[in-house]
Formats: sequence, structure tokens, C-alpha cells
Amino acid sequence: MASIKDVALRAGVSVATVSRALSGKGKVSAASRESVARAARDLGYVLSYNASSLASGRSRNIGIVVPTISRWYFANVLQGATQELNERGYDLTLYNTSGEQRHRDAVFQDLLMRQRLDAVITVTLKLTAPELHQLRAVGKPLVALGGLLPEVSTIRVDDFNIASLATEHLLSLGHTKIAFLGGTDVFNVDFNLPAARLDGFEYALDQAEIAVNPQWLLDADFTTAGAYQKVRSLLSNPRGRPTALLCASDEMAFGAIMAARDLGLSLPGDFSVIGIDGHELGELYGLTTIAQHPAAQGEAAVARIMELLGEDGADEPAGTPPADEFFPTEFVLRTSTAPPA
Amino acid sequence: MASIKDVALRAGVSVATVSRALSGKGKVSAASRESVARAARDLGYVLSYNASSLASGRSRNIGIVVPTISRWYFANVLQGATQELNERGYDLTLYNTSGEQRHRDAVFQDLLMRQRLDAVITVTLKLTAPELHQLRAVGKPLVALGGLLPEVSTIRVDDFNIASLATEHLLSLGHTKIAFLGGTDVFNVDFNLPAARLDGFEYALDQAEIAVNPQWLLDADFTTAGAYQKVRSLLSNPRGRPTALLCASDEMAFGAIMAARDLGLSLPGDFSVIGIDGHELGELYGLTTIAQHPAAQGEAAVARIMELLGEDGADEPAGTPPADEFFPTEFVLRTSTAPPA
DNA sequence: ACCAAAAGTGGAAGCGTTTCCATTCGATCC
DNA sequence: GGATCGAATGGAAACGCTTCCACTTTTGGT
Repeated sequence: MASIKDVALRAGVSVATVSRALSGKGKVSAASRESVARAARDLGYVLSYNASSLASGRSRNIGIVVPTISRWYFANVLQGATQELNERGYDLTLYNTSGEQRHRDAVFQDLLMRQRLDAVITVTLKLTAPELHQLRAVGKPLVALGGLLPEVSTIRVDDFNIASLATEHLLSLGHTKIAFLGGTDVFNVDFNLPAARLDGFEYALDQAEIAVNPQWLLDADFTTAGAYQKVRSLLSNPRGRPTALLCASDEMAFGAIMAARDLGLSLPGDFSVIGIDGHELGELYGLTTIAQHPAAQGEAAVARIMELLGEDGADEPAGTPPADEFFPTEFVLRTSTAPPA
Repeated sequence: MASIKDVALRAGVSVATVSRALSGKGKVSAASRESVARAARDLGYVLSYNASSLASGRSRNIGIVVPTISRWYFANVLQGATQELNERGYDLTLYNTSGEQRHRDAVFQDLLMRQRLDAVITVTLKLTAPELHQLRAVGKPLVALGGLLPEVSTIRVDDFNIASLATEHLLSLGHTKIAFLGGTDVFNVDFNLPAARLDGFEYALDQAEIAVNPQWLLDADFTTAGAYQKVRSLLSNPRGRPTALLCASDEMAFGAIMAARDLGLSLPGDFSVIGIDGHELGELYGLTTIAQHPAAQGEAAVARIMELLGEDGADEPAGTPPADEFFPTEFVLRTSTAPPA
């Protein structure tokens, strides 16, 4: 494997000059730069990230911690983040905290610490105090996506507002009997998220002076199948059913729609459903929803990281990073909501 | 940040001994081992992977290249692979070739080469000759998941057989008018996969001496929405419709089922659908399918890598790695298939 | 022409490990 | 009881870079 020495030899310059020429930092004459480039190409040289990182303290590698991969939101965040990072020539090291607790511990105690990372992105993760402390101890930039961690640069949507907006939509259509399908904390994700959405829902009903029916406050596991079960039994209740339902995720909304159909209800005539997410399948289901854009969130998280690393292309940190604005969302009106019969 | 020197100092031994004590390699007295352990704990010491990799040539980091993340199969492969790697104390660096060509090139030309990786797993990737050459040049173990790369240790399911099995199921129910919904190569994935499934389909029909109706050979993009469109127009054709459909993926099968329902067909009475994949949602849809287990495949790929690295726990490579057996799949009978009316 | 500043360059000191080698020292063997 | 062996250890040389520093040329201003 060719090393920088070989390149230096072949180019007839010093190792120091090769390093400068290849990294673009420092002064190098056009001639040297040229011959170094040729030598490197001839030798098929690529620099050793390890050696480079060791010497410079920067690794061009950022870590991302997710609670699971195989759900829509997370897969799309990853998709956005990898693209953006590859674009900038960074590597992405993936940590998955799902599964046994000891794996999660291992991630925080060891893997993240090995100073192989320039920064860390956490996605919708509810960190324990020690874990947060661990992360802080690494001393690297930290960006939280979706959760809100104390004193950590955070990118997230306004869950409260989204839910209340969605609820207002149903109210404005004339619904008064509205149910809510939230989620339980299956993946150790930040519990704040489902909670904020529930709060938003209750707030909107409250504003409309409609009492919340506790029977109609449901929890599922954020999966389509789980939602199906819950909604099916909700709608089978002989003692009256709601005319509309707000689901805390689109994937659950799909289950709700399927359940309603299987029971012979006609949608949206007999039953309106609104989701939150902006899942691609929403279009097929005709699902009215509030779209967030997870891939864009992944990209934004990377951009924020780059700011913190002073790599945003512009010169150094332009003051404080944009404070905690909320990530934009979008109301998508389709055919799953209509006035009650 | 505490370094190995600090630990050595505090433990009252040499740096060399600390290294041996911590790695467990070489002879170290119980006493030294003990005091090193204590010193390390007190100092909150974790070793620098970069320095360690540089010195030893091993990085405990493996790379995985996927064509996209946000589809069921890939997300689940990743899920399995990350778990298994974390389990073994390895890091996982993720490369995503979706998006612009130049990103893909960047991945193969630079990122993968930086000798930061002990091994590489490619998932359902159709590599070009130069790309394969690049990978070979790294000189690290390489395992292909899902594709078949010349002379590369490969883990994959028997696509041909799966498709013919699925087709035989439909035949055995008495269907003769059977359509096939395959996929086009949207993500630069190995084209061999859809092709093999189509071959299996045609083979089975051939065995049954049934002519393939070219009108009923469809292509979609492996998405639910894409399949919905195709199948909807297939079933709307006034000049006769098939009574059964084999879909090359479950996600497409869902779209097919929705299309059929939206057209007022009753399933499986009027129309049988069988999928391939084993998607969780299959249960909700009542989809008969042939399940592969992507998470298990991810784990298997990691296990294979570990064998190649001589890390399987057992002593050194036990002969040749298990030749190219096919990864097991499973026929799952549900309610989407029945004899034709 | 003359001098100061800028440009270009090489030497060498790290960066934090691993590992080879040599050394010491009880323990074991006839 | 001296030679021999293995266990335990430390010194020091890599590993392949980056970067500080000092030095030599250019350059540009006057």
C-alpha cells in the first residue's frame, strides 16, 4: 500500500509538501501541486484516515445514534443524513440502540467514545443523565434530532402545534367526537414526542370547549398492525363511536383506515382519519396528514453539525447557530377527512 | 483526554504492559492486570481507535454499502447487521449509493479505500468491473448480500426457486391465468434479482405447459404506489384479466391488493395475490408470501465476515467458508390466495 | 538596486497505540 | 546446584500522517 512517503519520493518533494498539496492547506506552488497530484494518481494513493485522524485530531466521521432503523421516520432520516455527509466527504458511523439494554450501554460507554468521531447526532432519543454526560465528555459537537436534550442543539418539529392543527382541521369540519391514537414508548424513543402530540390534541379540544372522552384516548406501538387492532376494537364498541381520529403517525393511520374499511365503514363519510408524518403511502390511502420531512431533517442535522465544526464553507461560526426554531411541516389535505355524516 | 501513558503511570507499569493488559493479548500477571484495570477505570480511559488501528492495522470497523435505506429489505438488513456488529464490539460505517452518480463514485473511489475498514459488505449491488476491482484492491474481506459477484463470498436467497415455488402454489390452486409483477432497476440494484424471479415464474408456467401471456408481465418500481397503478390498469383491461398475480415483493403486493379492492374485486375470490418477502404488514393484508429474513441475512453476513477475519471465536478459518448455499426462506400461507372462482 | 514581506519548502516532533526484542527473575529439571 | 525455560516486563521502533518552525526564494514597493 502506497504511503505518503512513496508519493513524496516520486514527486520529488518532501512529505510535508505532499500533505499540504493533497489537503489544500498551506502554500504550495502550482508545479509541486501538479507533480504531487500526478504521483498520487500513478501510485493509486489514498491517505490513511486513521493516520490522518491521529495526527490532526479530526476524523471526517460522524456518528449517528438511532433507536431503530426499520421504521419509516428513521430510515428516511438516515437516508438524508448519509447523502449529505457523503456529499461533504464525511463518513457516517451508525449506532443502533434497539435490542438489549447492554447493547445500548455498550454504545454509549465504548463505541461512541473511541474518539473516532468528530460529532454525534442523536435521533429521537431519550438519553439518561449518565448517557448525556458520557456524550458531553467526548467534547464533540452534538446535535439532537427530534428529541430535546438539555443544552443541546436541537432540530425538531413542533409536535404540540402539529397535533393541535390537525385537531383543529377535524373540528373545523364539524367533528366533535374525535379520538386520538398515540404511541407508547417501544423503542426508548423520547417519550416527549407522543406526549406533546397528545397535549396538542387536548389543547385544541379544550379551546373548542369539547370534553375529551378518555375512552377515545388510545395507545398503540406506532405500527400499522398495532393501530389496526386498537382502532378495530374502538370502532366495534356498541356504545357509540367517534366520527374522527387523529393518529400520531401515518403508519398507524394506515392501520386505522384498514380497520375502518374492514368493518364496512365508508371513508371519509362514516369516519375521518388524519395522520402525522407525510409517509409516501399516504397518497395511495388518500390520507390527510401533516407532513414532516425526515430526510430533510437528516440533512439539516448534518448541516448544523458542519456549522458547529466550522465547516459550513463560510468563515467561522456566524454567531450562535440558528436558535431552536422548529423544523417546517406541511398540511396535506387529501380525502380521508370530511364533515361527519 | 487520558492516554495510555497516564494509565501506565498511575498503574505503575509500562505502556507496553497496559496495552497487553487491556487487550488481553500476551502475558500479564494478575496483579498488573488488576492495577491497570483500576487505573483505567479511575481515569475514565478509553483507547483511541485511530491510534490502535494505525498501529495494529485492524480497525474493528466494517463498511456496508447499500443502494438505499428507506426500503423494507434494506432497512431490515441494516437492523440485523448493526445489532450483530455492536454485539461483537465492531463499528459499522454506512455507505449509501443512491442519489447522483458522482456520490456513488466517491464512495468507491475514496471513502471505502481509506483503510479505515476491516471488511466490506455489499447489499444487492450490481457492481461495475472497476468498482469490483477497487474493492478487491483494498485487500479486505468482502461479502456480498443478495447479489452475486464473481468470486465473492455471497449470501442470498434462491430467487429462481422462490418464484417458481410461488407460481406452483397458484397453479396448484387451479389458476391458469397468472400475471407477474416484477421490478425495474431503480436503485442500481443487482438486476439479477428481478430477472431470476421472472425466470422462476416462467419456468413454472412452462412446466405446467401454460403459455405466458406477455400482456401479463408487468414491471413496477418495487413500491406499493407503483404497483397499485400497474395492477389497477391490468385489472381494468376489458379484454380479460388474470385470476392470480405473483408480485416480486410484498410491498408491491400490497399495492396490488389495494388496487383490486378499489376496483371492487373480492379477494381472494376474484383475484389471488402472492408476494415475496415476508413483510410484517403481510399479516394485516392476509398476504400469502414467501418470507425471506433480511435481518437474519444481515446477521449472517456479519458472521461470515467474522469467519473471514478469523474472529469467529473458534480457532482459525475452519476450512472453506460454507460454500454458496442459499439462505433459507419460508412459505407463508395466508388468505390472499384461493382457487379461482 | 535594496529591503521587507510573502511564498514555498523541508526537517522533525508529535499523535496514541501495538508489538518486537531484550532483559530479569523465579521456577523447573537433571 | 548450575543450566534452562517460561513468565513477566520495559524500551523503543514502527504505524502514516499533520503541522510547527526555520530556512531559502520570490515578489513587490520604493
